[in-house]
Amino acid sequence: MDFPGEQNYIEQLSIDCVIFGYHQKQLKVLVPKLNFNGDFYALPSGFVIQDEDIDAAADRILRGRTGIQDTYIDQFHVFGKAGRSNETFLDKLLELNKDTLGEKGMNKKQYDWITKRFVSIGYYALVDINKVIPKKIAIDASIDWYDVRELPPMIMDHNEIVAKALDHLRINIDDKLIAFKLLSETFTMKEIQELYETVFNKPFARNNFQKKILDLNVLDRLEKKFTGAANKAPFLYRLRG
Amino acid sequence: MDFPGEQNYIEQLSIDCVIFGYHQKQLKVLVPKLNFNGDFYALPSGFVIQDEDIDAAADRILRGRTGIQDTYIDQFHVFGKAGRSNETFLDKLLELNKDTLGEKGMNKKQYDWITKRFVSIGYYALVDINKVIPKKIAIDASIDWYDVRELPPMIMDHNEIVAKALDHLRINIDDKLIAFKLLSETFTMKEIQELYETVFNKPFARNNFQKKILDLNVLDRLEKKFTGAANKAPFLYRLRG
DNA sequence: CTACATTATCTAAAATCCAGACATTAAATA
DNA sequence: TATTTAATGTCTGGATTTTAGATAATGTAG
Repeated sequence: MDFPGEQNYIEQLSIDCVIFGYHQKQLKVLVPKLNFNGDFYALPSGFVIQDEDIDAAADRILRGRTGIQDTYIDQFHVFGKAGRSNETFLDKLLELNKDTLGEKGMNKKQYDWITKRFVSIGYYALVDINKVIPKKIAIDASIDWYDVRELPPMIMDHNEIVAKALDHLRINIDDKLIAFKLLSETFTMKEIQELYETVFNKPFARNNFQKKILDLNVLDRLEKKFTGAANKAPFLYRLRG
Repeated sequence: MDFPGEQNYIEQLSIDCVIFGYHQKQLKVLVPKLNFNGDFYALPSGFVIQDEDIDAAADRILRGRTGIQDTYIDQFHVFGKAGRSNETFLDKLLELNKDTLGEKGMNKKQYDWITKRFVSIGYYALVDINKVIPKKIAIDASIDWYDVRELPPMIMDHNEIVAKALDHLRINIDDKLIAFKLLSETFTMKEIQELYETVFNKPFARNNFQKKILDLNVLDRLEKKFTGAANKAPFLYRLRG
């Protein structure tokens, strides 16, 4: 969550980013915690500057929290229920932080701006978790990766937003060849399979899975990866192009 | 295109509707023409009222132009390029209609409101073309069905919006069983097949197509349809449920 | 060198897809 | 009324794809 500063933002329009990473058989989402009393978790969000493409705004938000650019990011749904507002959460936050913030914690103009009903465009991004150094912005207490199945309760409808993002990830994973964006540049077949098994929460047959992936014809087979384990070394692969 | 009246709309946010119908082997889109000098065609559009769900806003716009409700309508993409504004088109319209409208044709406040950069949520609807009585609103000169392949040049990026809507129609037609929304309540297998052939612009094999559709297990077979033609009468089908 | 664990590939069976052939039927025609 | 015509409805065998199991290969430990 950001506050309108001197920037000239479009009013009542926000962008929420679901940033997916993958590590040790867990699909993870990057979730900041707000730097206030009370456990307020909120997806990385922001607003659209007047002369900025919405896609550029999403990139900017992603970059601001991860340092990552040029990765896969796509809009997937607009959340626009009538009552969709920061007011409830913000009032609770202000109530719990009277001592440090004073009665309002911000001027009335800011308060009115931020508590209006908001329409939010959901974007989801897939990043190589090893390349991300989660970056706190001013308002954050921390920013951490959570298993998508064990997310903290977040403000507003942010938990629903993640659920919907996961739906879209599953729908698009094959069509758009985006799974590989979650892995390092080189990876083994087993790693891809484990990623799929994590995303779909079900096992795949190893023999046929390998065939399916290789038949996509988008991977280059590289040298073998010697792990020191007492077994055959697997090949490394890399997304071609 | 609508103008902000006494209604309290969200600023810089619009909804554009691509309303698909089907008639005589043609996939059609409902396009109003504006009631001004100059050939201005614009998709049915509108704004979101402050206390209104965005889906409800889309329904309202659809209903206003077609009288239809309770049909399939879904958001499919947000169009939000930085330069996306009514200004160019509106200036041209005002220039061509100086005599009737005066210099501006509206007050400065309205002009400034409407010519700001807009983010637009694209919705597409599928309707039974026989149930629609296209309804002009104040600003329309006419509202007609156009073959999706022979649309007039429309204002702004509206032609692109239709192209993207067609992409989504093709992607979702099987998954969401939405094709039938374009037909009357009862229809023959041939009609479904022709609809598919029109949507995908390619032929399907009759024998296998019938099997595929029946295997969906969502149709009830009704009585036969006697057309008076010198051949076997086809069965009528209806979407179950 | 052998055992073990894991990876890579092959193959046969099953399921699905596809193209053509065949059977049916409502109305026109003779 | 029998025949013809044009379309619909169904079946079948071959091709292709998917699935499950079996087999081969290989890096390290013992």
